[in-house]
Amino acid sequence: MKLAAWNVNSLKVRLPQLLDFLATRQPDAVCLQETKLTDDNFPVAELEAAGYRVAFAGQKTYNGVALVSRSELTDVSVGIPGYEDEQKRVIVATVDGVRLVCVYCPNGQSLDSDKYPYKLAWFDALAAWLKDELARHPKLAVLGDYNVAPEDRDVHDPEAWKDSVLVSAPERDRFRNLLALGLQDSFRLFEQPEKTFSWWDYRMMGFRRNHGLRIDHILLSAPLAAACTAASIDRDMRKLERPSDHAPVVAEISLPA
DNA sequence: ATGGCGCCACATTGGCGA
Repeated sequence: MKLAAWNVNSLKVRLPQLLDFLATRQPDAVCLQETKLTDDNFPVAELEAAGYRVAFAGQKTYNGVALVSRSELTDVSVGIPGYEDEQKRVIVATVDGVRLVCVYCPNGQSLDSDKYPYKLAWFDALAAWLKDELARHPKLAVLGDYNVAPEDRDVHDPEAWKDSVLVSAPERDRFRNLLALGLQDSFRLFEQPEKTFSWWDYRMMGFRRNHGLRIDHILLSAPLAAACTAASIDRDMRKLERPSDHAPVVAEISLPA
């Protein structure tokens, strides 16, 4: 089972690239973030024509998440249960016996922004819910844009980024809280090239200079981590014309049929 | 010292992302 997560930064703009990604990489399921589409504008027909089923939760202008899967999506739900939030950041479904949680975690903007405490509280609500969800679904994956670079090796210039949003200690604590639930960072299950990132600033030739961060992750519960055979970041997608600022992250899992 | 790109919307500038 090949899983991917990709912050598309507008599905309207990136739909041709997504269709090409599905055709060439042949993932079984993809979790999308920042679709920036209301549900009435979601490209259902195009994705179904490509052989995929879809589940989505969008809003105007900002946020928006979706699941794209070859197999049927069952038990779909939107949002963190019991956590009131207008922002469409979570959608979850079961695919071939695997629970897929698609997340677009808040950015936080800056440490002195109102959005920063919202981010921390949001992560606390996510962790509390995932604890229950893991108990119900041992085979569980949490995929998406976490807006946290977990360690200094996930940052192109740790000194320059020190104590800023996306790397601050409270944010990294929240990420570690997710790991403490029994989830594992699939990327780190394998040896990886140094300075591998998943996001690069559009400005200042960020990609060419590899001025990036690794903030998109696929976390796996123990049974899935044990079955994980590969994990990578598809940085070729960042080389395309009109790219998203994020590259897809990928994990392959070998489950018994 | 600042902003630098890209996307969106009751648009021709500002909010937001990261």
